[in-house]
Amino acid sequence: MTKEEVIKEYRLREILEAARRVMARYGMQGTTVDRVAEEAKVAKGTIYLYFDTKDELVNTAVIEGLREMTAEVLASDDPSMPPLDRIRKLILAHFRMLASNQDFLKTLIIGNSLDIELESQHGREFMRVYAAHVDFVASVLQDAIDHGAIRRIDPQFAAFMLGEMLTGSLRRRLLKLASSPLESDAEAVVELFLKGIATIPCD
Amino acid sequence: MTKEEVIKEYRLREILEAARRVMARYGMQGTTVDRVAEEAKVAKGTIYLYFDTKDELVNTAVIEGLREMTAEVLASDDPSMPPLDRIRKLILAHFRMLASNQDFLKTLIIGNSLDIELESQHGREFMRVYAAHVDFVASVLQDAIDHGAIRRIDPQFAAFMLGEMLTGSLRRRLLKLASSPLESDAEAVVELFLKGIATIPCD
DNA sequence: CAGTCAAATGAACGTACAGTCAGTTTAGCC
DNA sequence: GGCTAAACTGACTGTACGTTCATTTGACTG
Repeated sequence: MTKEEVIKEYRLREILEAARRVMARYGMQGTTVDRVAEEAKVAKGTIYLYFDTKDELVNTAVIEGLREMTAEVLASDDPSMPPLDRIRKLILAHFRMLASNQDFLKTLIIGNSLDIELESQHGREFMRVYAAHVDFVASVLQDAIDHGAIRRIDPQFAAFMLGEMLTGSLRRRLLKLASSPLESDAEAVVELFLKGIATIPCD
Repeated sequence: MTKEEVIKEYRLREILEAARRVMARYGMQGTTVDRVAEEAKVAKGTIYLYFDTKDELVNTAVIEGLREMTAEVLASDDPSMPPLDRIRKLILAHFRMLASNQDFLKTLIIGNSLDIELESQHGREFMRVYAAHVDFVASVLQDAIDHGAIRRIDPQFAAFMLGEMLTGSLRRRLLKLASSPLESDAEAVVELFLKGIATIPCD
């Protein structure tokens, strides 16, 4: 990589991070190119040297953010652990990730959210990253099924629902329907996901 | 109610329904006052006889929609049923409601969503309706706990998570991560919510 | 039918903001 | 230092859209 490419890469990151900060602060509606430029300490025109349209800027920022977050969770996985412990650890890793990206996720999870058209280039890219993560979680569940650690459930379905519970936990905080720190939900989600609400304890 | 009031009420409904149709078709971003006026077959100015701002129009349309949907579910409840059957029926009622409001909910659940500021008048109103519904579901769960039909779990937490699984089911369809009809998820959610993924069946 | 008035209309206005581009700065090179 | 090209700037442009208001419509009254 040449020196220029390094600088270009650096600028790109700066702008994308600025965009995410602006989204977190002003919401999707309030995210203007002017604000991103100000936040990134570059002129408006500079942004258009790196992105063709505002849409491309915003969507790229979101997709990159998603990519980084899923990578973080993936990195914490340890396939050699006993299946149930591995699932528990996976859930905790998700919670850590959610907690440290609250501000950014707020824009995606409540209120003014994304405007990606599913059938567009960006929409497909977004779904690729998202689906890959669900697939990964599903594979962990499949592994647990193969080991007889959990019952035979559709792993894709369960993985998706787990994801909904996780983002749901964050949403509940952000909507002020719960006030204790996010982390304290982790065990409750583990319990609910593993055992449901049924009476008889199933260990 | 006088004749004029009836007409006013009718116009109001027309405009709000038009607004929801436009939201469903064009998304939040693409919902303009011009489009709503065209859809409602009134002049742009007429809208401003009923609403002070576009924000009020949109937020009122959303809140009314939410109110109608939650009322629908509430109406289907039968407190005299055995607790577990009651919960199952409640979940199925939610699925029916979700299925018949897919187009409108799409705008709230994926992509271009709501822009209600939580600390505003509309935000509080929205949260009131939403929280009331969660409270209702929680009360059904509390009832089941009192009857010893399910284990002692925080009913508010469980009610919220159930809601997340339900909207999650719809989201999964809308994101094309599942293709079978929405209704077929109903049983899977009942199962997962009641029993979790644990190995030992708990009936 | 003329007169009254609230309801409705849609052309016009103002503004916010995405996108452009002529001019300026910076960096590399001889 | 002078030359060149690329990077950067920010004032400017065009437009989409929320909001206003002078005018028109039509229902009702006497």
